Amino acid sequence: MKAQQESLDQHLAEHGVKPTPQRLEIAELMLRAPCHLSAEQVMSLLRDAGSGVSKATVYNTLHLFSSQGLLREIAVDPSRLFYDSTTTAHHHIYNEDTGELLDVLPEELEVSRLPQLPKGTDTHSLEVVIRVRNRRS
Amino acid sequence: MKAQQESLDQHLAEHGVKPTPQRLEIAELMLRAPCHLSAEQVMSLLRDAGSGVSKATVYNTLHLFSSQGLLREIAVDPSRLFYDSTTTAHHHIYNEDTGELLDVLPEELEVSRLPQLPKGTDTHSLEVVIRVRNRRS
DNA sequence: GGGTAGAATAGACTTTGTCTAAACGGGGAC
DNA sequence: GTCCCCGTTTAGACAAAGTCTATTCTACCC
Repeated sequence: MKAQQESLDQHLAEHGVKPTPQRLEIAELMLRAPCHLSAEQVMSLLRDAGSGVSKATVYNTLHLFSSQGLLREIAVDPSRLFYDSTTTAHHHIYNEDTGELLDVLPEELEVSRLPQLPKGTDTHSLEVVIRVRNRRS
Repeated sequence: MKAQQESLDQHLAEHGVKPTPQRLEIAELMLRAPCHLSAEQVMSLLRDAGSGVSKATVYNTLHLFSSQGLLREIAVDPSRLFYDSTTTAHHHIYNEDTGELLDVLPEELEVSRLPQLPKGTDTHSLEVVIRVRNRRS
């Protein structure tokens, strides 16, 4: 993952994304290391870094990256969409009290039986979310 | 489930919910038969039925019902919250093309291994969502 | 250099949900 | 029966997240 540093633009190009300056800025944030960020967090990180990337561009870019397989959207909190830089199969633990989102490695959780899918449909993703709360005793 | 009809108010009372007329209207919609509805859908159904229940009351009531275990919230689409009248353990198939949400009975899907939870937290729910798309061939 | 196509931008807009302050209403005390 | 209290309902203002649109910018090709 560290080796991506010098070739981020190449990485984008491999996924059919033209590497513009704004896209590289967002790629720096999201793709250099595994992370879970909401669109809102991406925007405030950019703002903090003094970048002038606009809201529309952030949304455009995150959608573009998702559609090209560079990011995965996770619907865990209805009030905001998270983007996950790990696009391979894995699952999540979501702490409802803190809003924290943790990865569950594929070998830590096993789904051993799956239902019949409706006719004419294909699986797009299988998402397991374990919602936890802080113990109050 | 049909037998609930005459005792909806009793059903609410058993869950610590004072059965007011507005709450009974919403309970009629959501609790008489298994269903998946978004808050938005509940409101438009009420409006269509000529009911004057206000938006705030709909949200209050759905939250109240969820907190008292009469409904379950499901975060499957980041743009709106669905309420599920089946509160026992089960999972979902979500068709991203149509927005359709289907139940998966507990015996159709088995999670055979679970990860360690973070210290000091308890599981609140385990949610499996299988996202499907219409086959394009 | 001029034309073109895709990308970025600001800001208005929409949608979903929350908040607040005031009005309502039902049950108990008397 | 009347009054009061307190939880419930209400309308509408508000907030947050995301989308849309029309314009401007920029890179590239000739």
